Amino acid sequence: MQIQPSFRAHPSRDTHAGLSDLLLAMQPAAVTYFPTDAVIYAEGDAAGPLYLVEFGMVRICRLTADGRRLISAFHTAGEVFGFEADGVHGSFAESVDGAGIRVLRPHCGEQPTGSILTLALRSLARTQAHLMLLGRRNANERMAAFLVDLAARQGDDSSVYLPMQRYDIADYLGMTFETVSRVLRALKDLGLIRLRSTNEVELLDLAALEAMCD
Amino acid sequence: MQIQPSFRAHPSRDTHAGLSDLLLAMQPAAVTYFPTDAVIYAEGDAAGPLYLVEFGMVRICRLTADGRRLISAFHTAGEVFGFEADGVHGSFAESVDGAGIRVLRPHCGEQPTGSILTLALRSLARTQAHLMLLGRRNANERMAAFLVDLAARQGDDSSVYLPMQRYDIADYLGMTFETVSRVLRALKDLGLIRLRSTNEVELLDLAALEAMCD
DNA sequence: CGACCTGTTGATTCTGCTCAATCAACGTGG
DNA sequence: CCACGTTGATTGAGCAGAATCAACAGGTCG
Repeated sequence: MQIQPSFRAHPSRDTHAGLSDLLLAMQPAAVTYFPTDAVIYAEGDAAGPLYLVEFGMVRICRLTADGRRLISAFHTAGEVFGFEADGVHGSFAESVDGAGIRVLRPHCGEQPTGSILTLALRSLARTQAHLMLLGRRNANERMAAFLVDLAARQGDDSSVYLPMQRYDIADYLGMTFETVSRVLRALKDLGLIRLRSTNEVELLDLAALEAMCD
Repeated sequence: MQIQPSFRAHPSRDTHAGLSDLLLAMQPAAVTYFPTDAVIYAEGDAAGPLYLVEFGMVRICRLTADGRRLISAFHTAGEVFGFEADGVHGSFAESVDGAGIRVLRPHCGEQPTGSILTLALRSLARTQAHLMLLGRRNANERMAAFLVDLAARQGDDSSVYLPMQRYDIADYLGMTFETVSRVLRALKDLGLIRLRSTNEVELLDLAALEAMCD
């Protein structure tokens, strides 16, 4: 948790509706650098400020009493997270690969609730799509949806970079890391992807992958 | 889809923070009665107005291309639904058992976005809790969580009324209706519940049920 | 009464988990 | 430079939980 001196503006900020309003209205703090696996906020922490990802990737996690973990979301550059209904965080946020985060502290009584609402609704829409994934799709379909979604967010429809490790993917897709390996193997055998390296996947048949997830 | 002449105010309205502000600011329309299985809005419909449940129960559904259904939420009296990130509904809403709905139409440019935000964040919190359910809990745990949640919302911690049928419960919990039957049977055999009738469950050991779901 | 719908239960199948071995990449210290 | 330990990923064997396929019971409605 140290201050990153060289601030690098992320590329897609202006493409996110509502975000520029928010940045104008909420005095943006400096960018804080969170190294791999550093905790950004913990479960039970007081909620309030929002967090803008400048670079890197963040995971939002929740644990059951007996230690099973679910990652409810990954956030990449340009996305805002940290919304809570009551004043306390029900999940915790960690840096996946070293992430730069800008904290947006609400001014007393003069937040632009309109643009916050826009972002919160987007978060809701993402979460609902993820519900469908976990509730009604099998392992292959979940992985296909994950790859297609990441590719879209990275703006490259022929290859995907996976900054997180297999265990994270498993906890995001509601399965085990062994199954993640097996499913990637299965998609490879189907000729849909190619594993350029452990964390770089080439999408050989984007149309077929998209067809697998609606 | 007919107008219910006798309007019955629901009991818990004032316990929902943000709701009274919303009702003050958004001119509430008359209550419309939706009989069992009637569609309140369809997937693809223009979004915008919000919907307040006055009585009865509503299900929010989504379908995969090949017809698998997931119910992302049930809504009871006092709850508001219909939030969408963009202008189009990604899910559809249906009456479960005959529901009275009050449509809240936004006035141009003068909605109380603050109270809408509060309600949207509550919806997000619910959805995230449901994610955990579908991603990391087995059939018994899902059912226990469902019963405990319904009991709390119905304000009775010794029995639960199930207005929906097994198929709906299955699609809410991400399983089949046969498994719903079997799981209820299993909880009964464990001495945790008693099936007073098809749609009335007595909670014999609330503490144990709560322990099953964190 | 018969047709239909909902729910329960049984038999079987199958997807994904558990347990476990192996392997590659990497860092450390002798 | 190499032996060693560690960590992440892959693969295999067997198992368990839930799905599927199927039969049947009770209730409702024409």
